[in-house]
Amino acid sequence: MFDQLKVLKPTESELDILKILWENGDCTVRQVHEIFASNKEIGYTTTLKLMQIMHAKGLLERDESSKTHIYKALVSRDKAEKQMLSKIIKDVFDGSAARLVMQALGNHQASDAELEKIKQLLNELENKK
Amino acid sequence: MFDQLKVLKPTESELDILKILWENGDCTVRQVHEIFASNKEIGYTTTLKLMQIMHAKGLLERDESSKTHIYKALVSRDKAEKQMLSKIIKDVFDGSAARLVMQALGNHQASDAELEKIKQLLNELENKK
DNA sequence: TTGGTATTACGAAACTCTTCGTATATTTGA
DNA sequence: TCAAATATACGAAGAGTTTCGTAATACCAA
Repeated sequence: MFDQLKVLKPTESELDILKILWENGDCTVRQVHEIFASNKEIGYTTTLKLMQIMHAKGLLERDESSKTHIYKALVSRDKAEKQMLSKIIKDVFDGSAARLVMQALGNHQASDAELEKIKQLLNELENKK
Repeated sequence: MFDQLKVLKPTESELDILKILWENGDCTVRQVHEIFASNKEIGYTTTLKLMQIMHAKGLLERDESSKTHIYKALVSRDKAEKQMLSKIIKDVFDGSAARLVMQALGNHQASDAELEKIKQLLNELENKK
């Protein structure tokens, strides 16, 4: 209790970097930058600075045992997704997850297989009650 | 074509004000401020400035025919919700609405009635295909 | 060894968001 | 009428984000 990190609110750039780390595992600044720079015009020191700030904020940890530091996300993708979703549910959808779900289903494509998985999940939820 | 407003990205304060206008209809700055200030310590001129900036950005329009201007949201709640959801689906959930839905259902409470509505919606979606 | 390359650290500029003080104009009521 | 209250406009400060230049340091190869 009381030991939880403040709720995550990564900026857009920070989320970009987190996603790279989630997908690729621990990385050097150079590695993150190569991936980052393949989608976006950006300087190396910009990537470095972003990651240093994220480290200072406690979003990333780093292994400094060699000169070239290795960075690691300190928050899991799943946890980050949950928190960002909670925030939008609270801020935009009056706290109603169901309202968000219906808005999402009503306006965004989902494959039959995905819809089937969702139905399955709904059944499990009902059985639990 | 090409006549669409840029995608909405209201700041937190702007979203607060939009919600007040969506729920209460067109308002003066004073009216918005009273509601705003009941939840938050904030000065009148701050509310005014926010609304002026939103007007400049094209988020709000205003009737200036009398000295006390009347502000109106230029975007519907439904459209704003869709756009914000699209953004988070794209940025956080790899573009998969289904992944967002499952994360939301898996971790946030929804009542039986709501779950039932969602199932109904799913059935409608399947029939449409 | 030493000069080039890669890395981190630092700081500052530009931009946005939020906040509010002050100035100015309008309305109102005593 | 005219002072008080109310409204808008304007500008600026402070915080956070993004950007990058420059400096200092470490590494490596010829």
